[in-house]
Amino acid sequence: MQPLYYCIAEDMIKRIKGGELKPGDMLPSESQLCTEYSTSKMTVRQGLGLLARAGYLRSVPGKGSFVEHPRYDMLAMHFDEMDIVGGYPQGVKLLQATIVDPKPQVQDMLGLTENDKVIVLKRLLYTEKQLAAYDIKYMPYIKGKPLIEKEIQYIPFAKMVAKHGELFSVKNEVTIYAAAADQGVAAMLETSPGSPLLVIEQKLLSAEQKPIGWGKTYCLSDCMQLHAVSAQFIQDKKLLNL
Amino acid sequence: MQPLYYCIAEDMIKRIKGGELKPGDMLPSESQLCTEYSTSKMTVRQGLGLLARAGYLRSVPGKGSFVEHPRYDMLAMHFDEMDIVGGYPQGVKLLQATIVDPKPQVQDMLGLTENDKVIVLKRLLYTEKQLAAYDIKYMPYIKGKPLIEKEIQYIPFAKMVAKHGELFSVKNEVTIYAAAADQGVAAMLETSPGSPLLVIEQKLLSAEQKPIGWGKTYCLSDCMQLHAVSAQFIQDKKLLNL
DNA sequence: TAGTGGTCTAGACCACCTG
DNA sequence: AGGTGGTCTAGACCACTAA
Repeated sequence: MQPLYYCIAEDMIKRIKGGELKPGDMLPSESQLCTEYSTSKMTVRQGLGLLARAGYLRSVPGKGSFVEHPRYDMLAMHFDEMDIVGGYPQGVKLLQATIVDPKPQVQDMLGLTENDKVIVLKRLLYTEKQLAAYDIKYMPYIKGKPLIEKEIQYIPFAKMVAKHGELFSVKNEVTIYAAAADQGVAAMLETSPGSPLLVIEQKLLSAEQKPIGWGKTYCLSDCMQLHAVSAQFIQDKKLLNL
Repeated sequence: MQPLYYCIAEDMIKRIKGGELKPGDMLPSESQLCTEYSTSKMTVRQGLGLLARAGYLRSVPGKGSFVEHPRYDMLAMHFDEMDIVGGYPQGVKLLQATIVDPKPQVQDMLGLTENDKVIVLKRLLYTEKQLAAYDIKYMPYIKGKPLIEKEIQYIPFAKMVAKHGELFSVKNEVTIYAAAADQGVAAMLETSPGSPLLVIEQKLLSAEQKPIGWGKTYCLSDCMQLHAVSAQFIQDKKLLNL
């Protein structure tokens, strides 16, 4: 037996998806629903809360609750560069993990000054023995903090940054694009210059919007796909079990 | 003055981000929090509900509420092929919008039989006069349904499908990869075969998991980037105003 | 002024888990 | 048996909006 607040939410979804309630329409007021379902306000609100969070309605104080069309242009995607590899530790080859003076581009990206140093991490990622991606990451080097652990090559970027610098990275900005392989990357990936690559650029920011990590993953085009699904679908499942 | 339940949520977040409560730790029980904040259970639960939905904690019936690390590998992304164009109707050139017998590949993708027909839509997308992408979409043709409206070339795919077929597409599966332009696409995009493209493949599914739309967008690599951000960041903003 | 949503109370009962 | 979270009640007061 499902709880009453959940039934109310389901009923409303049915009315919306069935076309009985159209976007812009006002739902029955909370007090109406209370009498309709012979229940109390908190229970009704718990039900409507589900729909509101899933994006099916918007409540306006003093006016009412109104139907909205859920959005299908918001996508949810999972990305962890370590997922490329087929099972841990086999799939990663650590090429470099050192402290260096950053190139101007990196210095700029991380908002550093002349004397700051960065940790650079270069890795090759494999899918079941097949070379799939060349990964390069930069983090500001913090004096006195322990640098490198045994497993550093296997942990995802956000966690890596967390271990060295800030405890939490609050924002992960990802840019995805296609590009032709240049001389250097092509050599790393054992392919020919000009071949198409999927490039995934990551920028981690602290709570104060300070850059605390930056890097790129160059993926061979035939080894790597990103999959996304409408965020609405995720929310429907999580919040409403539809 | 912010509501009490919101203060409770903020306090807990502080304890978590401050390291006082670590992942796996049990939060004070609801009754403890009731006395701590001199409030009633529903108010405490309203506060904890915020954190639970944002992924900071998980409640286990009979045991307690436990701290979880928020995930930074879940990304949120906005994608609407119409967003490529710089301002509506200028940026789209409709090449074709007809009813055809589908090729086997399309037939397969849409789960159709021999006699079914599909609507095919081919378009070029421009960013301020510059050619950016070649877009091709397929939808099952439903007899008797009105086919094409004046604005069909400008509305996003999900809405387009909604107008012709099912009222709601519930799931939008998107695949992103890089590829070299083949002869045909290269000609469309006025580029040379082999040049790198960002390919965005969309598959729309009905509530019954039936495919109701499929298509690809071939983007010139220097015109198109996708941007994503950690979903956690979105949720923190939406649910907690952090 | 009457209706709306937003917050909150002080209880209740239940199912679940642990000792 | 005692503690936990999950559901629910029957009210209350508030701020807001509209007529």
